Amino acid sequence: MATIYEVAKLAGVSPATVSRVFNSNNVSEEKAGLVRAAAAQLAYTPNRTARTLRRRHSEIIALIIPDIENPFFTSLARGVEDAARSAGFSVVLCNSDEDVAKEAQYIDIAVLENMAGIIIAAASDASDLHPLLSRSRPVVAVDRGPHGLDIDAVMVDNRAGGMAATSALVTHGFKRIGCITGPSDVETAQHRADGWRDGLRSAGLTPDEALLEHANYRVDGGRAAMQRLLALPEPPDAVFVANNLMSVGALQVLYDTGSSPETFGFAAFGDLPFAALAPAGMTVVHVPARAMGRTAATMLLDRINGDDRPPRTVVLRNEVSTNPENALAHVR
Amino acid sequence: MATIYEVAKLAGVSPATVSRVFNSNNVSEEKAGLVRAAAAQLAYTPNRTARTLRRRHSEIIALIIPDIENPFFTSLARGVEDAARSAGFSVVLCNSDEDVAKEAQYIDIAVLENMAGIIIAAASDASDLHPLLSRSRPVVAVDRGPHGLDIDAVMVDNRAGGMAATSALVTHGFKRIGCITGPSDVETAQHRADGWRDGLRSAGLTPDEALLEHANYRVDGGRAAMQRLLALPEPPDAVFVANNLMSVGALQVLYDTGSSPETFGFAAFGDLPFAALAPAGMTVVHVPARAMGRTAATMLLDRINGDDRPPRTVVLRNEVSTNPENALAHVR
DNA sequence: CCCACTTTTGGAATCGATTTCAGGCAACTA
DNA sequence: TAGTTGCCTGAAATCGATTCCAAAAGTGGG
Repeated sequence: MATIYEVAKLAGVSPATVSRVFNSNNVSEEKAGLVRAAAAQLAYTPNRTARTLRRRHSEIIALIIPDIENPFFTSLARGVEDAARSAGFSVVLCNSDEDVAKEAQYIDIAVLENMAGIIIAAASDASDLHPLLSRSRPVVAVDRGPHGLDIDAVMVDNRAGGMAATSALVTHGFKRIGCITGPSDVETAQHRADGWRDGLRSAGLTPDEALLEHANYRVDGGRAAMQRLLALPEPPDAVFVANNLMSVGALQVLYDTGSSPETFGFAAFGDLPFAALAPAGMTVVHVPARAMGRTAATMLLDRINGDDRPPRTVVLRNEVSTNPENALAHVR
Repeated sequence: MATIYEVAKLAGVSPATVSRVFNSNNVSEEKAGLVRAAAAQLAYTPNRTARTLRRRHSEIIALIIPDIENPFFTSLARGVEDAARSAGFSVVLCNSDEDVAKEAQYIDIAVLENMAGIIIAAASDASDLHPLLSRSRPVVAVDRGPHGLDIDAVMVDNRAGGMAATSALVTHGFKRIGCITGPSDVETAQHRADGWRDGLRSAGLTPDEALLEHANYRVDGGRAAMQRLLALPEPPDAVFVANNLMSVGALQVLYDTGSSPETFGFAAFGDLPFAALAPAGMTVVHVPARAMGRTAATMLLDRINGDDRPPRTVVLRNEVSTNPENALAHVR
């Protein structure tokens, strides 16, 4: 690896001039040409570590997500990558595994490695972002909000989505609608359940809290919760499931009992993984994961470039659709 | 952020001694105590960038995978993380998207950022690892082999797995067995197809190359290939699908036609995402993704710590199982 | 033609650690 | 007791860029 000194020597200029050629542009075209030729000849690339040490921040963005195995978050990651890469930044992905301690470690790493900024879908309400803020690293919260911290955020309207999904079930004639939502210390879980309550009330129904299950946002959690619901003395006739993976689990249970979304109302928040699996009769609140990632990255890059307007929260719209009843059911 | 100089001053020693306390241990217990106290008081953490600049490598491992949305690779990533974290290394995940150019960029970044080592599942036979080797960065190939390069590798026996899966179909009485494999420039795809041929031949059948489809290792590829197979004048009565995502697509098509793995033989290489979805009658070659990741990371860490034995290739065993015909089919 | 001003340029300091080198000191051998 | 050995320690060099500062060169106005 050639260094800036070797380039400088070959070009007959000082290292300072070489640096300026690659950064600011206060260099005469003549010397710049010499430098570029020398750099090309030596296949010079600036040492990023040295640059980071001096500049005090790298060209890397950390993206901390709670579950790498959830396709929602991997789509989101792709969105972040799209925007970051086209701005010359790289993205490193950190999987906090819904574990606040592991998350805290990754936050530390992001700070210690002088990463340019952090996009985070917080593991829980208890997530501690202060190490970032106290060192004034740019942060954008995504999917899950900034619990009272005054930082940028990109969200969907979880409450409205939950309500729309529930209303769709009401429209289809279901009366006793249950809800499987996420962990009670996760904001999106709370809001989606609120949306469920809204949807029922706006139809003149009373939410029955006995039909509300909290689970872990994963397939097994969805299975267990669905089993509990169906085992009730008076089971529901429909269910709103608050995320994609739990929907997969709940669907499995539903099929096990010989039922299907055509007879037992089923609405899901979030696209099912491998979308074509979504069965007939099922209502889905589509979440624009990739767009969320792109938006968050764009906001973060603005901050990195010195944008110091007051923090904003961007709420992206989510669309609701119901698969036609008479379509060929792929999962049949 | 406190620096090593501030700690040194507070402890009344030289910066060199502070450094030694945290690295080698040739320091008297007396001074070490002073240093540790001072460090604790100032909440000192070494600046990783400075350390990397001097040491010429960081404590970060790059993991480059071709498809972040494939649960196989995310499991593998978790395995890598398990091993790396317990050795004090962090893992950054890079998604090459099966694109050799994007992969090359990530390889460059890994080098430029002085990452400690790289674990890579190569995008294709054409992947170029020379930038790594020429700078003698430790590299471990995982899942997809080192195409003639003399480096460590962690693999499964793709050919044996393909053969076992095909043989299972033969055992179940299927005669005209097709194969959907991956891109023709991807090694695993070639070997799994070879296994299919082996399985047929060992049963006295002749592989019919017209029943061999190449697709892109993703859901849509599996759908398309399965459709082509079923549209043949003489379609197969069973199929061996060479990866998990294509299996999902192929299954969708199968169900669309009103068939199922109980009547149309179906064997898959790799566990289906959300395992409980695997339907009755289906044969699965289980791939130990997480163990592969752990193994690869362990080998890489050995290399980083100076292990210079000749490169090894570790082949992990994969198990084959067939879901009982009479089980409750979850996907029904 | 001279002075003030801007644009280029190079020297040297800086970022924050690690590591080499050599000196000081204590312990051990003969 | 003198000489050898080995352990601790600190001063200073080093990793490879960026950037401050001041000097040099160029520009334009009067």
